[in-house]
Formats: sequence, structure tokens, C-alpha cells
Amino acid sequence: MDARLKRGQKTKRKITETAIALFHERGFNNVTVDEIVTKTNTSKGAFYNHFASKHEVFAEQFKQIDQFYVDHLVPQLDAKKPVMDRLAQFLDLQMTYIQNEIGWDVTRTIYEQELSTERSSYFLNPDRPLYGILLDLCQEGIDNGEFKPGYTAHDIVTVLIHAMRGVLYNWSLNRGKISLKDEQRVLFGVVLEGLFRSEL
Amino acid sequence: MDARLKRGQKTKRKITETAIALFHERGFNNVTVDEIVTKTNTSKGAFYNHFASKHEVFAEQFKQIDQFYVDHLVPQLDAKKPVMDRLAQFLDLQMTYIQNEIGWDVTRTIYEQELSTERSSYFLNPDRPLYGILLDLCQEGIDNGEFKPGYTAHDIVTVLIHAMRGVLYNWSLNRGKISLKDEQRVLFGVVLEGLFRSEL
DNA sequence: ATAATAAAGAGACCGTAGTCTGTAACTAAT
DNA sequence: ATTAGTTACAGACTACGGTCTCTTTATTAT
Repeated sequence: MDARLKRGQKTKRKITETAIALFHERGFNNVTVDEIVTKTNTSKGAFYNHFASKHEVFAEQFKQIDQFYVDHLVPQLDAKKPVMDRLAQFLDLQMTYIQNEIGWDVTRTIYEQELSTERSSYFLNPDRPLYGILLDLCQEGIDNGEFKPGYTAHDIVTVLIHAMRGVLYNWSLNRGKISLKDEQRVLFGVVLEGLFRSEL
Repeated sequence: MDARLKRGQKTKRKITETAIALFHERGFNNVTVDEIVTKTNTSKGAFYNHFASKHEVFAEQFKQIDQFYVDHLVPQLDAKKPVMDRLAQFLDLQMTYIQNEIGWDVTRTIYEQELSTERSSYFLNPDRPLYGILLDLCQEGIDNGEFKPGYTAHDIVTVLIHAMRGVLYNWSLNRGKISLKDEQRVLFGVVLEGLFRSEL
């Protein structure tokens, strides 16, 4: 059980790379599966053996996004600073990354797919690393009394996630014509103000 | 220019009613255009003469939603109460209406369509009545100093819209399995807290 | 009345995502 | 070594949203 599997992985990688490149070049909706399989000298059979749908090619990118948060964003946060600052900084870094590295078309496609598919979505997966990151931060904030009382860590994460979704949805909808960073700053300015004790 | 137009309107109405009923019954994705035109004894030609897409049958519902806000929700707001309270009440009424009368599948479909179509979307239309309602309320709140300083009415509306989108997107994504009212209350509790002066 | 134009609709047709069946190459079991 | 089973894949086929062309029926102009 090796030679076959190896060949499969190679095909999958070839398809993934070509597809992502094409999507990036001309947009998700302007690239057909037929085109992808032709260009990679494969077939529909090969494509749908490795992916459940055209959308799912993005699952790769998705894991990549969260991995980037864990590997490159979280380490940048200064553990000596208050949770409030770290949270603000994380959100800022996150949105900068999405705006510059992921782009609105990929984001739009992901948001669309999550709504359209019946299958288990990535957004709903409770083991998504992003949730862990936020939960840890929020728990720490609660423990040292930075937040207003009455919220559980889970409440706060829910609030943050909703806010993120709203900003990212809107940004995708506007096809990148508005500044993600600016929108993020305004909304999370308000949200964080509403969450934290304001004593200084 | 009367008899033809009348016939056209009749056909359109017939298609709209049948389609909406079917969508409500079995979900948007499980109803085909062919089925709709068969059931209404019309044709693809008739359908696409009246609608630009299958999704667009919802445009009707959409206008209905905002009309409902204007006709039935806004009048319920007590002009003597502070803007803060009116805003909270409006959001509460709005989400109750959506949850009970519109439902998650229609909401999901609308949110999906807005992302997928190239055409001018309803969300991006600046003349949407909802924006007017919120803008008026926010301007009044600013004028009588209820809000924290530094925000324009437009800023605040943007924040509220983003928050709405986040909650509604998530609710659709969860296929109605979470309570829209509860989610709304938590998020807007925080947002309103962040927006208003807290002196009482 | 007649010709010219336009709206509403019928239904064949097209493009594309996704399915299904078949096959060749490899692996495992006896 | 032979058989049985499995994986990766090829490519015909299906389902469905959307387009295109053509016909019918009403409207307007002369």
C-alpha cells in the first residue's frame, strides 16, 4: 500500500496547485473543473476522487490559514501585555494577513461554500485552531478580571466570531473595495470597548 | 399596453407564489426551476422573462422584509424613550421577525446569493430602507449626546450592520439550530455597551 | 385595414458541477 | 502462483441553471 498511494498524493498535489493558481489568476467562478483536469492531464474521476467538490479545493488553504495563525501570529503576541491589547493586536494581524495574503475572492468563496454545502463545514468544526486561540486568550482575561463581569469565555468568543464573520462577509461582498483593516478597527473598537472594564 | 402586461403580472405572481411555497416546503436547493414551471404550466421562457435568476424570486421577499420593518416595527418604537432603548428594541423585534417569519433557509439563500452573484446586490444598495431607519435613529442619538463621542452616524450604522450580518450569517450556517434571539442579545448587548455613554 | 413593433411565452439547447460505470495497476491472502 | 480485493483514475453520462431562437398575441402608427 505505497506506490498507489504515492501516485495519488502526487496527482492531488498537482491538481491543488494548478487549481489554486488558476483561481488566483481569474477568480473561482471563471475556472471550470474541466479546465483544471485538462491542464493537469488528469480526469473528472481523479478530481472527484480527491475532492468532494470544486469548493473543497480550498479546504487546503483553510487549514493553511489557521496554521498561519498558530505559527506566526500567536507567537508575536507579548504575553506581558494585557489581554485587551493582545486581542486587539491579534485581530489586527489576522485581518492584515487575510487582506494581503488570502484576498477577497478566496474569502468570498469560502464564505459562500460554507453556506451552500450540506456537508460538515470548517466554520462549524469546534476543533478549529482559531477557536482555541481565542478561548485561551479570553479565559486568561476573565481570570485576571480584565473583562466586565457576567460573561463566560465562550460568550466572548462567540461575540468575537460573530463580529469577524460580519466584517469578513461585508468585505467579501464589497469585493475588496473597502479596507478590511479599517472596517475591522471600527467594529472591534466598539466590541472591545463593550467587553473590557474601562478603568485607566 | 394593458392586456399583455396584465397577463404577464398574473404569470409572475403565479410563479412567485408557487416557488416561494415550494422553497418553504422543501428548501431552496431541493426545488428546480423545471419543477416550478411545470407546476405552474409555464415555461423556462416565462420564468426567465420575469426573473434574472432562480435566486431572484427572493427579491420579492426581500422588499417585503424591509417594508415590514418600516410598516410594523418602526411604529412600535416609543419616541419618548432614549435611542439606546429604541435601538435595542428594534433589533429584538427584527430578529424575532426573521426567526419566525422568514426562517433560516430563506435567510441562508439570500446571504449566499448576495455573495455569489455579480449583479447589483440588495445588501449593497444604499437606498435600502433599513439603512435609513438606522441612520435616522443614530443621528438622533448623536444629536442628543447619547453616544460616546467620536463616532459619526455612518460609523455606527456600519458597526450595527456588520454585527447583524455576523449574527445572521452564523444563524443560517447553523441551520437554525441556535437561537437567533439569544445570539443577537449577547452580541448587541456588547456592541451597544461599547457605543453608548454609560452614565446612570 | 395593414404594416411595424414589441411583449410574453414555449421549448430546444448549452455549460458546467457532479455521478456512475468500467478498467488497469497494484496489494494481500491462501 | 492464483485469486480476491482495493485504489487511482478515465471518461461517458446526468441534472440543472441559464440562454437563445422562434411563435403568438397584443399595441401603435399610418
